[in-house]
Amino acid sequence: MKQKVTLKQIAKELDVSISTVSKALKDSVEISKDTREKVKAFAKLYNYKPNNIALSLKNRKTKTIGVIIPEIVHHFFTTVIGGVEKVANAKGYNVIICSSNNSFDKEVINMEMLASGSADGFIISVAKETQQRKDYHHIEETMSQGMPVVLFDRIIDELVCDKVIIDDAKGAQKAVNHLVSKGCAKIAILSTVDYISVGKLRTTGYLRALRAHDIPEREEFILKIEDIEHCEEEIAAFLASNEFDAIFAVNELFAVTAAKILYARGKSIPNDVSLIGFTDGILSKHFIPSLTTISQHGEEMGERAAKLLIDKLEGDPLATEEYKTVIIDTSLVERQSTKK
Amino acid sequence: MKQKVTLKQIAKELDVSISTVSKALKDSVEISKDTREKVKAFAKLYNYKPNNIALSLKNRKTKTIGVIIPEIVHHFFTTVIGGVEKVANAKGYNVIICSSNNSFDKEVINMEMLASGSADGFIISVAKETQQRKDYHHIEETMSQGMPVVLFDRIIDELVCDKVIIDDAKGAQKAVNHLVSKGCAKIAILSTVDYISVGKLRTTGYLRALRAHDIPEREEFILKIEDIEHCEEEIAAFLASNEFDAIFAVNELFAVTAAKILYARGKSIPNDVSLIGFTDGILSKHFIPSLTTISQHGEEMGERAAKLLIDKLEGDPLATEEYKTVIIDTSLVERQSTKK
DNA sequence: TTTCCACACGCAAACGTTTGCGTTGACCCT
DNA sequence: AGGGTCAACGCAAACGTTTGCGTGTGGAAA
Repeated sequence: MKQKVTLKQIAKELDVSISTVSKALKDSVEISKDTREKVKAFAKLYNYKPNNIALSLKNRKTKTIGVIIPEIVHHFFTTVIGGVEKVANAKGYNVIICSSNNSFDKEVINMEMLASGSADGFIISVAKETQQRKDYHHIEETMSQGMPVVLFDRIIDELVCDKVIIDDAKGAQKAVNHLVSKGCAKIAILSTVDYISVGKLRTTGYLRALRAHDIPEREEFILKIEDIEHCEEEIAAFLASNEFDAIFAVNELFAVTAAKILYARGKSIPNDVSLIGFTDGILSKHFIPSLTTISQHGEEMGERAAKLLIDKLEGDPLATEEYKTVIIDTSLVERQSTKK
Repeated sequence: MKQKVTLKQIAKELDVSISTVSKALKDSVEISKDTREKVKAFAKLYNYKPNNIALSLKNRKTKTIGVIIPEIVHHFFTTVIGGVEKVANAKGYNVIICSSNNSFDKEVINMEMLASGSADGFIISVAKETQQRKDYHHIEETMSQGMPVVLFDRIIDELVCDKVIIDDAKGAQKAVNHLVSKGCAKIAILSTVDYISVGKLRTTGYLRALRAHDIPEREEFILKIEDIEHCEEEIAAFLASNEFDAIFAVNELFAVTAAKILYARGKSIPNDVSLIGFTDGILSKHFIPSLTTISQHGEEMGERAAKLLIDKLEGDPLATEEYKTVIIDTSLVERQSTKK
């Protein structure tokens, strides 16, 4: 078990000083060509790699980006991470991913952990609990210590920082417009409770689209689901309560759950009921029928977020005291679950 | 922008030495009660948090586990990560996740990066390319430097280290047995090319089950798919070439793709053809009909892997020179895609 | 008054780097 | 021979911790 070789060991072995070794490896003109080559050969032989920890300590930066997401087992978030990694790696940054599991406490712990030396900046989508409690002290504290933060997807309006979002309302509007253009009029929405920002916004877009087409909005056509784990019962009861010719679901799970219930009642999609989802994930693509959906372009979100963060990280700290909110365009992916 | 406060600053402010501050915060009896309380109050006020980087450098350990997986956008791997995080966090470890994107080079880079100071040990499922090239020098090197490695799922037999796997062959056998018990005899397998270890093993299990039931194995009933991205054409041609009464797919994607093709040809699942998959993911659960499948218990794999690694990390380095291979039991999750 | 012992604290080294500056020694010029 | 120059290298500080050991002060016992 050969331990990692350090500058000190090389220096001792070659009978020179540590600084000579360090300079030789950096091709400093201060060191003679002879020595430089000798040192380099030796370093190669022993597979010398500078110790990142020591470098971080010295440089006061880690060259790593901390990403905190509510759930790791979630297709949308992982695509975002993919985007973050892509640009981060290209710029020489590493990416550390932590999941908060939608727990406020774990979000705080992870954040403090990463903030105390492990990351230079953060890309975050906040936990459900955090949105509920409206307690953002951990994020504010991190920012006040000079570490940039970029929020995405589930953002917090009150926080002054860079943000990457989609126009949820507009996306929802697109979805409903599409349904209307296919002749649907009795359009239901399967949404979440209002404290989830995206659920609220998508409901807003739904209502806006209805108004734009002079379709009366009806309270009974709106379902706000609290307990996502047990959404099936809620959706079943809701769908039994009224006749709909179209359903707009704010996520994949609600969409396929609705589909299941409709099938069980002998309905056909899209002939009897059109169905449209939000988030273009695995389910939408492979479901039968494949689901028309609003794509959030997760990877692009990740890329933009990483770019924003790195700009802040590398920019002149004084000149960059302005914050941007990037809005990624959603797009309608038309598939088989809506009428032609 | 108040910068992070260090021991030095507290010391200066309180006009004591750095060591006094450090000891006071650790409740050392060396320091008078007065001073201890003063220091602690000050530290709380300024929200002092020890710098992890400095600690890592001093202690020569980082208390973080590096996880390297082939794809981040993959349900099975993320469930494994969930398990790893669960036990790692419970034991005070952090988890850094990097994806190799199935690229050998990126796997090496990530590994070297994490090995040079960022992680104490590794949990890895190797990239497809790595399995092809059979080049494991990066892993061997890391181990020879004294950093423990735990391999899971896509493991490497030649490497001497801890491993967590499922009995792929046995799992496949379970699947085929189930099909046979439901009266199926013309059973096809949708597998991957042989250099993917799990594909090969599952094929082995398939053959073993057939033999055990005296069902002749037929070359034409086996499809080995090379290009996963474009599996649809291959599967379509394969399914047209013969009549099957059951299909065993080694992953979810192959299963739902087959289902799609069968539907398009007017076949019913499970009445005309029974379908069984591998990996109990989102798709299997929400597909219509929901898919009978072999669950790999990803979360448990992650938990076991993390436990093995932490044992090595914290154990007496001499006494732990033995390596275990943990085999997680697979289980059959019976749903609607196979006959009752 | 001297001696001794706690108590309370500071010094300094160590972890592995980087880098400005000081220090050698050889050689050349006058 | 003395002074100067320059190439080649080492010293030391710094990043933020921890910790063994040394040290100074005070009071009490003899």
